[in-house]
Amino acid sequence: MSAPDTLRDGNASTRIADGLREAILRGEYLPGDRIIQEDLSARYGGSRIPVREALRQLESDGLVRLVANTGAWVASLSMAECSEVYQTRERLEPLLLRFSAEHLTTETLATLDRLAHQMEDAPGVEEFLELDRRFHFATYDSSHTHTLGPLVTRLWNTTQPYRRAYTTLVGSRNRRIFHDEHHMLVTALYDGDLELVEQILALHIRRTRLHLERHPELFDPTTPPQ
Amino acid sequence: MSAPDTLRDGNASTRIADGLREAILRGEYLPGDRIIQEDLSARYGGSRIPVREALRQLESDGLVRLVANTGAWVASLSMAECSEVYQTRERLEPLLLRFSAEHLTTETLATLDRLAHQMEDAPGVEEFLELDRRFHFATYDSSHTHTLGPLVTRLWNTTQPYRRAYTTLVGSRNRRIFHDEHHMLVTALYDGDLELVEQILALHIRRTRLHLERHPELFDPTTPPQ
DNA sequence: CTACACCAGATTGTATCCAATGTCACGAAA
DNA sequence: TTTCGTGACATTGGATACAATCTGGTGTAG
Repeated sequence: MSAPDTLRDGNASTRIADGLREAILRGEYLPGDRIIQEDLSARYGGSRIPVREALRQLESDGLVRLVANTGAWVASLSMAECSEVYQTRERLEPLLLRFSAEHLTTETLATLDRLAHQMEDAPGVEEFLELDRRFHFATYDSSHTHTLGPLVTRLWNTTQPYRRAYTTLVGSRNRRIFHDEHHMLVTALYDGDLELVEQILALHIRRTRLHLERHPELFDPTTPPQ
Repeated sequence: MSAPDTLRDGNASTRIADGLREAILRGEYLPGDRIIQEDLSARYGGSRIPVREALRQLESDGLVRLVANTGAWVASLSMAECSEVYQTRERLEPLLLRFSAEHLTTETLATLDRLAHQMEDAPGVEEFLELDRRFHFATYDSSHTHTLGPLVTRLWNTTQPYRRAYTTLVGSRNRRIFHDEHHMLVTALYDGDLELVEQILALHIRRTRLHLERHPELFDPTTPPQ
């Protein structure tokens, strides 16, 4: 999560893929934006070869859409697709959290409590999104999973632009219940009540989905071809 | 599923990725096998450039493991990882099936019934695996999903070698309950009892996982680094 | 006999060049 | 005015060539 941005892997493809992924998650590119290979070569240095490999990687990650002989675009979701991802998360993240909850230390629990309180004072959209992500991933960090963790990260990544748009749109209204759910989650984790933990998280994700579904204007209206 | 193998997309990367994926799923390559870029170039024609893009794609799909400046291997799972994927499937596939069940036609139901019976007479391991896959994906085909369907396909793909190994190992013993579960699923689909449908499928996947966990010798003993 | 340094061969990573394809603006005909 | 064809340009796809890196075996010192 907090890995350095500079050549952490030997090859340029990985570096470019990581860089572009972060840029998309930061909102520097928006869904539907065209991606020109040459531009990325210039931005990250090197030729187009590693850029193309990075684009393939991000395509499989669901962040980029490639059309043969035509080009690459930042992936965009219809409301139905975003809702689908949220329903997927609603089933998966409680499982991941269950794995993690078994190994949570009191230090981590204290961190979670601190993050949940910090969020309430988050001044802007970016801080709020960042703290929310850090909170949830901190709850997952103790799961010793090799596949489910990365999978959940993927689901978060593909929906990130829409969380940002929604958060920006509604401002800080109606966040009370959101924070309450976080506190409830921390309490349930303290108590070690795994059933309750799962239920709270599922409801938390579900409620967020229902709120998103009230704003169809945030999403790609077209049903993507194929 | 039954798409032609020949250049169905304009570019070579996709063709090679599809070809190699199918080869891995057929068991032509085994988990842990080294993959040499030059060999794939020769096999599928062309230079190493599209081969490399295909490998990146399959890496994100979880079928290939890449190490910088070193090489590529067919991905292998430890028992813990495989179990994790099965527990993920246990949560996701009932949801996908619920989406699909709403749109199932009587023709599809008849096909499902036929497939479930055909499986009982499957002569060999390959036929059994093929029919099992076709059965389950036929139940999912009517879901109008854009992300969950492909995700489930990925989970099936990464665990395919271990299903093959297990099926080969135990022969046709103990398959009765397996077939019974399929028939129960078809009946519940006929009745439109979505709750029951979800429960049967979850139990079906869960029982398979528990059986797999009785055979640690099938899996990669090493905990993969990082 | 073991441990370590080192070198040759094999393999991967990247740049440059060229071919193939798609896009878009322009102009002619209906 | 609208529609369709055409051509130049922009962009992507791929092959070859070369640089960088790793692996595995050999020889030497301890």
